[in-house]
Order: sequence, then C-alpha cells, then structure tokens
Amino acid sequence: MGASLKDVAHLAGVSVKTVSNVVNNHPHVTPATRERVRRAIDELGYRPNLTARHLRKGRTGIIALAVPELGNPYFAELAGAVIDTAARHDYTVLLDHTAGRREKEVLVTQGFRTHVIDGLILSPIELETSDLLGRRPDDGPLVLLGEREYEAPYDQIAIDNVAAARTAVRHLTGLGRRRIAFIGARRETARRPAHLRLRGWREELLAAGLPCDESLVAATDGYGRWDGAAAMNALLDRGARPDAVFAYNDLMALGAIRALVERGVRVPQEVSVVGFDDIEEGRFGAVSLTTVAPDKQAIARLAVERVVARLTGTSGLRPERIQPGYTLVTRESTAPHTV
Amino acid sequence: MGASLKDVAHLAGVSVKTVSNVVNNHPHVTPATRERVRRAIDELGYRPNLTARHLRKGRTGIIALAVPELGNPYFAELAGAVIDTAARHDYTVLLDHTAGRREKEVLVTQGFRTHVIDGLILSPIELETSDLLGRRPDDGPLVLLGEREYEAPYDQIAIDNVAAARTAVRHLTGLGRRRIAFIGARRETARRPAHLRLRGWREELLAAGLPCDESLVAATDGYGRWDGAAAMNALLDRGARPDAVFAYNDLMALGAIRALVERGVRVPQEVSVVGFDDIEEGRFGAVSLTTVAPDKQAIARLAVERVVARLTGTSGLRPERIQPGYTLVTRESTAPHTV
DNA sequence: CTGAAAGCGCTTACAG
DNA sequence: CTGAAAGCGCTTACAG
Repeated sequence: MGASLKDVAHLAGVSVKTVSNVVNNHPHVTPATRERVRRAIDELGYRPNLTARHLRKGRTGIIALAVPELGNPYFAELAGAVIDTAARHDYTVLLDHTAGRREKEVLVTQGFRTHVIDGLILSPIELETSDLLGRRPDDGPLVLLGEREYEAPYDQIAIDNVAAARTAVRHLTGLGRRRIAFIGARRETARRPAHLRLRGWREELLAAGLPCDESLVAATDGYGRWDGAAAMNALLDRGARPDAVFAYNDLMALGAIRALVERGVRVPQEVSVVGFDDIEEGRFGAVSLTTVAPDKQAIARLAVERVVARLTGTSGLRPERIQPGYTLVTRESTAPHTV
Repeated sequence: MGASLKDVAHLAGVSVKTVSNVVNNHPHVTPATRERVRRAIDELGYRPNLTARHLRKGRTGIIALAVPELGNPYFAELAGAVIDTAARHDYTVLLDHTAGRREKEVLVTQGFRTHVIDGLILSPIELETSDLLGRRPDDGPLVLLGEREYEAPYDQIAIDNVAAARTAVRHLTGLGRRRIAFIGARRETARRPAHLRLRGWREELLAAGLPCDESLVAATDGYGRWDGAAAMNALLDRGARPDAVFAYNDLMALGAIRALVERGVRVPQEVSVVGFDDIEEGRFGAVSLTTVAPDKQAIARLAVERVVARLTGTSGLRPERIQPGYTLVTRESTAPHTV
C-alpha cells in the first residue's frame, strides 16, 4: 500500500541508501540529489515505516508507564508530566493501569510487550520483591516509583515518605492538635502500603511527646474519596474524637472532610485535615486542602531521564534510589484559629 | 542478546516454522515436538520479538489516544475506560495529549508514529476540517470524539450536545430559575468550541419563553477550575445577577461554585449550578454537583470498537456519527428549596 | 505434520 | 558523495 524506500529510490534514480540518508538528515548528500529525493518522496507520499526502523535498530522510542489508577488525579497529573518529559527526549508513552492489582503489576513487569517498549516506569502497589526476580535484563530498564521498598536492582524514585509524613503531623501538632487520626490504606490485612506514612505519624507523635493512640488509625480498602469518607465515619462511629486528620492521600482527605461536614463537624475549627499529593482539586471545594506536595515534575523528569540514561548506557552501573523534594502547602483545612 | 526463533529451532532440532507454530499455538504440532520446543524456549529464555512480528504482519496492536489534557478528570477517566476496552480487544494504548493546541492536534492527525499505531482516537478542540484533508488512508482509521463537527469522512462519537444542554437548562427553568448564566469556553474570539452547548442554552430559553440575555454569557480562555471561577467573578463584577449557572463542564462549574461561595452567595439557595461531564470530583465538595453525565463507558467502547472494526474490515464503508447516551444527574447544587 | 526460502522495510558497515 | 548487499526476527505461502 504505502510507498517504500525502494520505490522512492527507484523514482529518484538513486540507491536506497541515499534516500535513507536524506530521510534521516545525514550530511554528505549533494543538494541536487537531496532535492531530487525530496521530490520523489512528495510525489509518492512516502512515509517511513517506523516498525522496520525499530526492528533494525533494536529500539522503538516507546516507554511504558503503568500507574494504578488514572481516575486518581495524582496519577493522571503524573502521567501528563511523564508524557511531556518523554516527548522532550523524543520518546512516546504507552500507558497502562494496574488497578493496583499484583497480578497485573507482575504482568507488566515481566516482558510486557517485549521489544516494543524500550523501558518501563511502574508505580507499584502490591508488587513484591520476589515478583521482580523473574525480570530479565533484556526486558529493558525498569524504574520504580513511589513508596514501597524493594530488594531488587532497579532504580527507584520516591520522596522520603516518613519525613514527609512527619512534616505533615508536625504542622498539626504545631497548631496545638493532640488527637491526630491517621487514615491509611490497607489492601489485605497483612500488608499496608501506607506503612511509611503511618510510621511518620508514629515517629512524629512520639517526638512531640504525644501518645500513639491506635484507635485513631483507620484503614481503608481502597484509595479513593469514598474510602476516606467511610474511614472517617467509621472512626467517628466508634467514638473516636480526633481534633485532626492526616490522610494517606488527598482523595481520602477530601472524603474525610466531606464526611465531617455532613456530620456537622467544622473544618478546620473542630478538626484540621492534611492530605498528601497536592492534586489540583484540593485547592477547590469549600475548604481548600493543606497537603504534602511531592514535586511531580521532578519525579517525572527523574524517571524518564533514568530510563533514557540506562538505554544510552550513560548511567552508572548501580541502581539508585532517588528522593525528589516535597513541600507542605498550607491551606484552609488547617487554618489556625482560636480553639 | 535475546534468543531468536532460529536459536530455539536449532536447540530443539526443528525448523523455525515449527517453533513459530508452537509460539502461536497453531494446531497440527505433535505433542512430542511441542514439548521439545517448549523446553528449548524455556532453556533459552526466548521471548518473541514483537517488533519483527509487527513488521511482518503490518499490524502492531497499538492504538493511539490523544486527549487535550490529562489533568482534566473527564479525560483521565475516559482514557482509563479506553485502555480497559482496548485491552479487552488485545490492543494497547499509546497516550498523548494535545493541550488543546491545534498544531499538536494536526501533528497527531498526520502520520503520527506511522505504522507503529494501527489507529487513532482523537478528542480535538481546535482542529479544523481542513486539517483533516491531509490525512492519508494508510495512516489507519481515525475516530473523532466530542462536540466539534467535521466535514470529513471519519467516524465521530459524540453525545447530542444541544439536546444535553437543553436538558440541563430545562432542569433549571423547571426549578423556577429565570436568569440562567452560561459559562463557556472560547479560545480565540472567532471560535467557540462551546457553541453547541451554548446553542442548547439559547434554544431552551427560547422554548421556555425566557429572554436570551447575552450579558449572562461569560467566555473563558481555558477549561479549568480557575477559568470557571474567573468567569463567575467577571459576571458578578459587571453587575449580572444570575439565579442559576450552566457551565460548559464540571471543572468550570466547580470553579464557579467556589467563586460564588467566596462572595457569600449561597448555592443552591441563591444560585443553582449545573455542570457537564460527571467527573467523580463533582460528587464531593461541600455542595455536590448536578451535571450532565455522558456515558463514558459507551464512548470508550464505541471508539475502540470502531477502530477495531475498520481495522478488520468488518465495518461498513461509510463513516458514521454515533451518539451515545447521557443522563442528567441531580445533586445538591440544584436541590429545590423555597426561594 | 514439518522444512526451506522469501520477504516485511528499514539501517549500516563495506566498497568505490 | 553514492551504491550493492546483508541482516534485524519474524510469518507465510509453497512443497513434501
């Protein structure tokens, strides 16, 4: 159907090599020849077949990004940043989501679309270190994103979750809050993806000389708004009386606020709320949300650069753990006031 | 680096063809041979090179999806649905975003990643019919999403925007609202992507015997929360006194609510607000949002099926315009009350 | 049921 | 500065 290099060469009366040179802007082609080839290309409407190029070069210029859930604005915003950064490096992004299910994460990790993607950026939720052992070097570079820690030789990019959580809790204790609830996520009873942030909560309370009241910890099954609202309600139903809430992420914080407001509890007057992620949505709503803001641009940039560096052999041999920065953004949900 | 079919064939002592048969689960292979090949595959850790397969078959199993902005939850949610549907058809999705810029939309439309994507689903904002004329048949099927109308031979999937807008406005007039503002988007003065919804606003007001007060129409430069808030403020600043707002999308509706609340205007008591998109975020916030809910699942399904059908030659020759359903979801932002 | 061979459309040493 | 030829790793008629 489409014209090939050969067709162009034939029409222009030159060799295939010469056409290839022109197409790829190689030097050392006489202006006259170049012009002749150009014309032939236009006439035939030639478009290079990238698949053939890929096969020949062993590279496709495609990197895959797998996030748990595009419905979570944090990941949507992150994906946008990755796509932009990748484009700047002449890479295109193949996007997949795992729903945070281990089986899907493993699938993506093990020879997903072999040879059609050059590298993979994965934000895992349930994945275990053992799942990573089956991965083969020729599956290309893998960069892990986020909180979970792995004993596997891959680059990982994550902000310091414990320190970030402590910053959030410190902000609350600084406001005079003493009964600070933690709303976190737990998928199965045995495991808690939120454990680093929970640890930060514990450490900071201890440091502030406050008790770690475990009855103020509420676990959820998912990571969404409804989960946050349900956890908040459960907490209040069982008689807990927190004066502040630190939620695993913004979505759950927003859900918690919703639940509080519906019960007539005033935010921030009676309960202050801090989230995590700094999704744009948090700036809206009746009560704008104080949150820990990971530097998404930096995360995206580092992840893409890491993949590219491994691909071009530029990077050192050893896998690295990189910690981008974060900031606490203070908004209405923790506005100071007279108690 | 990785083992090839040839290596496997060699080790198993069979021909390349036989290995290929095994890999592709073709029938007519003796169990014994199959087993031998299997073992060789395991031993060498063979992984088929999909790029080579693609070149040979002329298909890649990749479709591209280009939306304006992943930061808009509507598109993020839609993208998620497209990825899921595509996976069900054994397709992977390459995602790109255009920022709603015509130049980028044109780029995506004209031989984007030639031969590496089998088809394209595009949600355009600024694209013109003339931009589509340059597209070549061998660029693969293109399915257009959304409101804009084109005089070009491509499938298009969009809910009936005029009727949907009328439904929204009718809901407001039914509540006794008379001064219904429209907050819409305009990129350049000459063009209004929002014109179909604006037309619905006009038609319905006319039908209700109400005046079309053009001073109640506010145009924005973008499509986000801030744009909605700014438009709402502009409206109020210039003395308009709407008793209801119909916004082009949920994000702008949310922005408008925020602006109203900040000025001490009560929603829905003083001003009712209706959005468009039914993003999950609209169900939260202090005031949950009434909205027109396009059937995103249906849109995603139809778009993918359309691409696949064209690819397999299953579909008819003529391009079609398909209108998925929508519903009006009534929430607090238009709760009835005593005026 | 299995094999030998051509070809998908490129790029790239190797010559000249 | 340009050409002839090999080869990337598959699939697929065509034989047998």
